[in-house]
Amino acid sequence: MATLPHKNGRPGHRATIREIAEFAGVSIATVSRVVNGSGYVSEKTRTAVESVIREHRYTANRSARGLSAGRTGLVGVTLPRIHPSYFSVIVAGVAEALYELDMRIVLAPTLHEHDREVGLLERLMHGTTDGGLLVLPEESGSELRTLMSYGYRFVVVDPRMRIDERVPTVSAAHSSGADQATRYLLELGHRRIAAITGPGDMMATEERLRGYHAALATAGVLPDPAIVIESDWEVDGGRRAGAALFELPDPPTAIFAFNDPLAIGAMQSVVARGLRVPEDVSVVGFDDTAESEFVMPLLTTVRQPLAEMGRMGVSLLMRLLENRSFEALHVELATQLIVRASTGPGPAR
Amino acid sequence: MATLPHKNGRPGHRATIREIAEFAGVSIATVSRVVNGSGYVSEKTRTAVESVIREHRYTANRSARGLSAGRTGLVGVTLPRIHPSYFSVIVAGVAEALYELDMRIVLAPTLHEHDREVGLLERLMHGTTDGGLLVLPEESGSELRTLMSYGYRFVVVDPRMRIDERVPTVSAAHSSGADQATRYLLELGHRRIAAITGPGDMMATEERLRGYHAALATAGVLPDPAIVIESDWEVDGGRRAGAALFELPDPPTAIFAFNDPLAIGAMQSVVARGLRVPEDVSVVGFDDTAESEFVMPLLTTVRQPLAEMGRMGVSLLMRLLENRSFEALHVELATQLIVRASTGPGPAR
DNA sequence: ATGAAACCCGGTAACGTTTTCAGCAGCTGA
DNA sequence: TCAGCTGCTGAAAACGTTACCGGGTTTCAT
Repeated sequence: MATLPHKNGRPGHRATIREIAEFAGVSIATVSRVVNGSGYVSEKTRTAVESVIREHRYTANRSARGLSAGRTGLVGVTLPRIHPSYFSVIVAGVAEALYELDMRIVLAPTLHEHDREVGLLERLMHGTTDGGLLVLPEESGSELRTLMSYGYRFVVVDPRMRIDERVPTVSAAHSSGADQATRYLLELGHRRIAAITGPGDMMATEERLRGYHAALATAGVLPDPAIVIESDWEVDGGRRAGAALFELPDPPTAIFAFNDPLAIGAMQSVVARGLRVPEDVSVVGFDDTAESEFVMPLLTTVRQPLAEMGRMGVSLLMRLLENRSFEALHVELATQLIVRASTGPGPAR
Repeated sequence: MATLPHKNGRPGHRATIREIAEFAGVSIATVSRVVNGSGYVSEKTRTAVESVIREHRYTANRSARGLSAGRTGLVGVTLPRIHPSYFSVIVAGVAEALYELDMRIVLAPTLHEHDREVGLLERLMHGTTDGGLLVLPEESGSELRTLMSYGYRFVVVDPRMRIDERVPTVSAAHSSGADQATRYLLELGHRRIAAITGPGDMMATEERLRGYHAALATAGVLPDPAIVIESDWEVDGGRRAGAALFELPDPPTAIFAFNDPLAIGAMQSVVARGLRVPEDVSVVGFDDTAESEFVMPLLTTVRQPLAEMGRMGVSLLMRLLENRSFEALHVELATQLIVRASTGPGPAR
């Protein structure tokens, strides 16, 4: 087979639909139908074309398809950062779900910078991607609404704030998870249960706080604002918060940290103080990322189905892309307490 | 401005180059020139066109550009999995470097499946991406060579095996890092230093082993195969290896694990046995991923410049894409021992 | 036997760019 | 005066695909 001359003279030349058509002795339209499994095509020509396709290892040029059909097979994913397991597990779920659909994921980390996110989204919208998954987006509700009005299809995974009813979201059952965790500590006999929260303006913080308070209330325990410390989701924040808690005249016997890194930090500061986990202090985290298996004792934590959230995000997006259903879609996935070794009985009364 | 009818009747319509041209009273060729900063265009028309572009928030449709110019502004990244920090940090580096070039990253996790990787690569090659970054590729050297012969531009980051001279690679100084780590343990007075390695067929294992042996040799310590255990890079493998080491009649006083999860697993098994780190046993890891700051005591480890490796991969790829320089490019980035708290003096002699 | 419906397939107009080519105006130097 | 620049611009041909349209064949019930 002669290698046809290529625009930029590259050595290896990849087959085009036209060549496949020629080899198979059919029109390009038929090849297209075979490739996309659309329209009528007889069994005989289908297998014939398919064999030529296999032989020449043909795959459709995605740029051309994108241009012609308006769909690129790419989904944009914006997220604050890639590295924390929290995000990478979500992305893994997204990638897996998209793979099954033979679509790809275009990654766009925003580094928590609002401007970067806006710029990125603008580029992603315009011809690059079919739709977007916005993980913990920085954008305000009104910005998201204008994005919608431009006709961009996207779903928000783990919304930072409470946002417009009309944008589809998938989130976790924050308050129920927090309720479970707190309730469990109460059952163990703890009464003085501290909380180390994330930033106060985030929905996750708000909701988990609500679950925490609810559990305390049903157990008839008065919440003490002195042992609720706001932090920043990072290990070091957990260390500082933990240290602060044990400066108190009346320190807690249990700590409920609102994510795993915070819990790990708190555990570290407890240990640094010469106390033992769980004998002296119980610690519970939130997320159940890989970190929780790295620490000793293994961390009791509330599992968020992160990969599943990614998958679900994809599935909502597909519904949006296909059915153009404009009904608001909201999914909240259940959370579950995973009991490991960082929790034990409260003080004898 | 009337919204032009759109093929699939989407509400929001994004401006095309034709509309921009019309509004600016020039031809589309001129707009293209302005956008790409190529060819001649007078200062006057340039500013005029630019203002129209800003006003309509125009960005070029990437599919169209990809089709016409043969470059898509997308770089494919294949990697085994996203989740382990090891990979996500590399990806973060890649993403950052590409962002600066206004390019995007198409993520393709292979889940260690060779077939999946081949299929993914085939799709990525053909019209989707301008080039690829293959992180720890599953493919054999000969497969990579045929990929090259197809004219696909790619660079391998952290090669799994020793591969063809002609494919550009970026890797870390494995053996020198291992040498540093082992030497440090020797200086602390340890003589019986175990190694927990990765799979034996990987270059990283091989090279690190070489550094380990070299350091032992220069200190005049005879290596003991009984305390070199092959494992799988995972925490649990580290646990098992650690446990096995202390079943030995003559257990080691120090453990050099070939990555951080292994080191963490080993630490856990040491602690589970009632021994203390670093008082009874010293532990050193490799990688310096976030995990090393999650454990107590904080892990002494060899830092690999992972994000930098990602960045460097991008920079090599760009050279490939622009200069079409076919000289083989190989970069090895330095590693550095980070001393934290998991290492202490060896036994008094 | 026949009309309708289902099935099969090819021609071709988009899709939105980039890039080549040609052309025009104005200037320069002989 | 004119040939040859330089600077600028527009027309038009790709790029590879999809989807519509329409012209053929079958199949099938009546």
